[in-house]
Amino acid sequence: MPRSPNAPSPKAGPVTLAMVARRAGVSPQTVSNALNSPELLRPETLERVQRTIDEMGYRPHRAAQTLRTRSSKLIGYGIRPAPGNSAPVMDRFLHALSQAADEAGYRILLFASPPGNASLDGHEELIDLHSVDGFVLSGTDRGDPRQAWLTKRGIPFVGFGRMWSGRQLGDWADVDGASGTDAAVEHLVSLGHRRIAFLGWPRGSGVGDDRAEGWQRAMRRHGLPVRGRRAQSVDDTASARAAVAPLLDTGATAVIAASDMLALGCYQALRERDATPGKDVAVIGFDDSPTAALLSPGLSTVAQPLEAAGRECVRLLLARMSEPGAPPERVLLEPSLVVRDSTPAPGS
Amino acid sequence: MPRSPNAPSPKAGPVTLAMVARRAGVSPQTVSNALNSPELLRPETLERVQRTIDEMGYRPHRAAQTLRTRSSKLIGYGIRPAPGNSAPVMDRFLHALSQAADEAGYRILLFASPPGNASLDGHEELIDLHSVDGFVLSGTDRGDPRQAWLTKRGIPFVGFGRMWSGRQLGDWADVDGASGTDAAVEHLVSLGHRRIAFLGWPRGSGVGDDRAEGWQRAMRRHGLPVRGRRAQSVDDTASARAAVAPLLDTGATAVIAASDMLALGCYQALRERDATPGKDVAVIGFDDSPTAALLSPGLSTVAQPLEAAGRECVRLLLARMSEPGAPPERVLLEPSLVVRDSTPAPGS
DNA sequence: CAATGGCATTTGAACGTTCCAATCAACTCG
DNA sequence: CGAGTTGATTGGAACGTTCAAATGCCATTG
Repeated sequence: MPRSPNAPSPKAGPVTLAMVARRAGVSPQTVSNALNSPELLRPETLERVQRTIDEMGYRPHRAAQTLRTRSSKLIGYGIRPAPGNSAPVMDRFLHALSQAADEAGYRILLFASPPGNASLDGHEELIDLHSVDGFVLSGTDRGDPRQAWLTKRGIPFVGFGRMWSGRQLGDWADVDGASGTDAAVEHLVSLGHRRIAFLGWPRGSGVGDDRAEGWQRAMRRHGLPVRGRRAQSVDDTASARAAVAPLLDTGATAVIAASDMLALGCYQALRERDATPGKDVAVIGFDDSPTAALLSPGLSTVAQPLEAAGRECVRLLLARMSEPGAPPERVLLEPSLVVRDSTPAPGS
Repeated sequence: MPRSPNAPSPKAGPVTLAMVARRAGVSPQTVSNALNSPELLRPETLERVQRTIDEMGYRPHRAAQTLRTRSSKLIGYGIRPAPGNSAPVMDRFLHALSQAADEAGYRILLFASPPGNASLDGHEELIDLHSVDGFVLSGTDRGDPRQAWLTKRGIPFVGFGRMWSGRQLGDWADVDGASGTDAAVEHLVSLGHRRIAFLGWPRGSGVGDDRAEGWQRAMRRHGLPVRGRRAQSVDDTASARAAVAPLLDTGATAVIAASDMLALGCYQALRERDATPGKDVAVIGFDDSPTAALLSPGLSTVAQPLEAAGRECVRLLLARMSEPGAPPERVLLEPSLVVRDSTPAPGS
């Protein structure tokens, strides 16, 4: 029993391209063109088809598109539990990434990367099974087999974070940590500080060395000494508290820390010696973790532009997909100093 | 120019079911059955087909499966930036969820939920476009339009977290906060504490009230007074520090906090009055955020079983999918007390 | 006026899988 | 010994889309 071609389907089934076509009085291909190559249609026809699409609430079925075009509009992201207290950073980055992807008509497909191991199985599966169009890699701190592997297979990818060791492969977007600590020094100098110390992570971590570098170069630029003004600690407060002590002993009036966690250690060290952070000694952290705003005094800190990072990753990835042979593009994003209450003028 | 049926394809193209079939000398359908209903095949045939599949490295193309079966093996998850310092919790939950999904042959598809608004557009799109099989909802703290909407449309979903207001719809898995604070009281009582205070969030948040409840019931069980032993504060340390003062004034020897953030406020309040947390006064936090382990003294805290939560969410969702009409199932997971250095015996 | 070319649209096939019904051989049973 | 039953396998169609090529139309052109 054929039903009238224009009757709205009584049973709520998914609207297909063919249904739209019939109703608009054109062929399925024309409807497809209306969506993918509207310039091919006569304006009049285009308008009619588009109206019909809207009326019927038609949405193309992605699986069918994927099957035909071999592109899934999916971006793979290997999630792993963030080490230390960098979870807030990754959380916000992931959100930004997802949002930027959405706006470009893509979605993020997660897969659980085993914590330690940067295994490739997951990626392989994603490519074969889901026809993932590309990957965003994060935590590419150390030489990372994934990059070489993806390069060889010709799968587009973009890193969030530079590769600090080994040959640089492919595109990445990263936050310019050196610029962040440089700005921190500038801020402190403008307040009148001269004895500005740096509390960093043990050397050898690319990210940490980068942040130290910015402090050093800004100090040099201002003709301020760096000798004896630098200490290092792993990322926990107890250790930081101990490490920062000698810096305070030698009369530092300000401490720039490589992370908010380390900055919190400074707070504790100061309280231990009955000094008040943000009053007797200025402290600046890094990451603008949620905790920073909630500490008292509020911790001045270098905020990473995570929304921009997410956007850039998507942009670079899309560019790579459309032009696989283009030379790699690298983007360094400027972090911004968030000034709160922990950075007073010295001796005030 | 037809090429020998058994020659391994010279150009690396994707291996399809049909290729496997030809090589194994069976029909495509038989290969399909070997994967989906192996019990239909004669053991001998099954073995041969499976060997061929392995040899050729065949993987079924998900888009084709989705198109045919209308099931994508995808689970939607609306990611939103975690408020306060709960990012670590969500980060670990998401990882656990992804892992549990992987193990069940599913993957997590992210979409960016606008921060404030619990808009439905995203869900609708995910269903229509990607044929998402179901959703995991988190942050269902307040009455949530999504649940009613999904229920009406017959889309399977599971909540991570109870719905605290409004009618309970659907399945959920949640952490038994009351049980966590109850256990905290037990621990402190066993150490000899009697004057145990609770520092919570303002009343009205389901999660917070739940945690308060556990403290209260355990105190009552032990015949200990709760009057004047309870304070509330929003989730930041400055506010917590102020709020906890009256509790300390009235001689509490232990404080249980509704979050690690609040516990950190206690630490600060104690230091302010030259008392040592974990020595003069015991402190217990909630969430086992990464910070807790790094504080000094190490903060005893109630850890949420996030891996179990992820697993349960997947399990419940899968159960709902296979039996849409089954009565709702709710799972309360037991948190566990992580004892560190902040909980000594009183007066020790 | 037949041939040429450009434009708008249509036709037929294909992507890789699974559903449904059909086939075929080997057994069982009255 | 033929009809029915079971078990293993196959054939054809369909899911919804886009690709590549074909069609029809109209205006130009030699």
